[in-house]
Amino acid sequence: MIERHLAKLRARGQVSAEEEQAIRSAVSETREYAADQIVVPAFQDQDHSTLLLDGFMCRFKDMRNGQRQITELHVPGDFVDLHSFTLKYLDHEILALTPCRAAFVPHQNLQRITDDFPRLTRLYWFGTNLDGAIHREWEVSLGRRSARARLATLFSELQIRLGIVGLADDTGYDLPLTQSDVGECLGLTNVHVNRTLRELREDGLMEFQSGRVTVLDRPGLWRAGEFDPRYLYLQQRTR
Amino acid sequence: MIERHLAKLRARGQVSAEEEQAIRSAVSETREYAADQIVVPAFQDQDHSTLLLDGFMCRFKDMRNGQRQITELHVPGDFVDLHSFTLKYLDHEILALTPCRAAFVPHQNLQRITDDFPRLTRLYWFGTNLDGAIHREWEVSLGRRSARARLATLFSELQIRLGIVGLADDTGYDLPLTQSDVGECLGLTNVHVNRTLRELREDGLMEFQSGRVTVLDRPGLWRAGEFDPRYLYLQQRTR
DNA sequence: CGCATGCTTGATTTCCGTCAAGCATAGTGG
DNA sequence: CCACTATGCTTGACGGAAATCAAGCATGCG
Repeated sequence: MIERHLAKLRARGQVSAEEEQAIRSAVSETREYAADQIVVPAFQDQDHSTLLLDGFMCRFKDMRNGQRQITELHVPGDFVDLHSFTLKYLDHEILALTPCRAAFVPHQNLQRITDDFPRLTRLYWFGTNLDGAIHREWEVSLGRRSARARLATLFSELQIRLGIVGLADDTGYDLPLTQSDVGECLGLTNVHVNRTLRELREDGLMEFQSGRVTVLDRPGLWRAGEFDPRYLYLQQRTR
Repeated sequence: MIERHLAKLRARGQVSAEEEQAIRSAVSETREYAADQIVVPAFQDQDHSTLLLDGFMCRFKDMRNGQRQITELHVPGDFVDLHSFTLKYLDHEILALTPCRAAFVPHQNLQRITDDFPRLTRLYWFGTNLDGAIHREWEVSLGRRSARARLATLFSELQIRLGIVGLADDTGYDLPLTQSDVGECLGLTNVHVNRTLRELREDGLMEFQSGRVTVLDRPGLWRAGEFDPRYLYLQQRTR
């Protein structure tokens, strides 16, 4: 059930059998979410964190005029709101973009992990810092990159993150999002996302059609986005 | 020496006398930095973290065309690269924007804290999560807000963060940065920053001249930026 | 079949970037 | 003490990337 989560952890650090057992016993119930359902509301105290097992979720912040900015996409295996353990409430919503399945981990159980397993605690701390690194890369996209480069970076990032949990290969991956969703990640309108996707397709770099991303020229796509995967911390180390 | 750091911690959580002692004894040497000096280079393994005591630093990422995006500003009391403790290397540079003084904390000493002080560990974990929350708010600015709103948000954020460590009051604060620095935070050119600052000045909201920010109408400034300080987590709670 | 949702393309507008030049200030050195 | 220079601020003219507005098309579902 939490195999993808363990795969994500073990891609960056070590997890002993004892620690794995601690994680497994920390999980309580499992829930299903419909597409467009709010999973964690903003500004309300939380007593548990949520482990995404299946589907795609996002973090987003609303603006008064109805626009929204998605600040991170989440893939299966991600602890979507682990930061609520120390923050207590979230400064943003968590939304299911597609039908999702997720597991609850009560903060009480996380507290026990931090009391008894310092190394695992540091690995989870690393996890939230990795979210921070992704935020920073998105800041660069939003602040300085062209629409073309933003798209190239986003789809390159997802290929790696989904690959770690076995949901992407060299040819591409399933991504059941709309062009509007992508626009809300990148600070672009759906119209401009559409035009720019056509450009990338015509240049033979990638396609994004009917919920599937096809990567035609990975090096070319990386170049188009000035993509450097080091911000994803892809080495197994002692954290 | 680390009074501002303790003030920042205690604004959000509790620090016992014993924990305070652990922090104090974790600090090793102190260093000075000149303006424009790199404090922590990107992509190089670190064996210590850096506590900013005086001056302003920033995190930034370079682009191939020479542009840079500042992803966060740091004020005295901030642990500018606490995340290197679990990340091992940083995905960005840390730069002194003004002459600075900073203290070193070897990762070995942080390791001891995480082994012996779970509550303090969670408070430091909170600290890096707070950086993440600031990143998210900046993503909203960079992705969706007008130049005017971006400036209003940034200067409002700094007034609060500097106020916590006694470096800002209701009238304003010293901020010895250039208009180009501000532009690199907000994804704007120095030219457009200049024009927009004039607008905010003419509207009687704020001034930014010769290294000093004067807040003339705080509610108006907050409104102009749709500023909501809850993302700064300004309550003292058990973390 | 009818409707909703999302994709696609064109025409026009706007915010901000680029380029350029002048000005102010402060620090330097003859 | 006063050129001289560097750095940063200010303003104007022009250009461009993406937004907005609008309409038609494709797809899927009840």
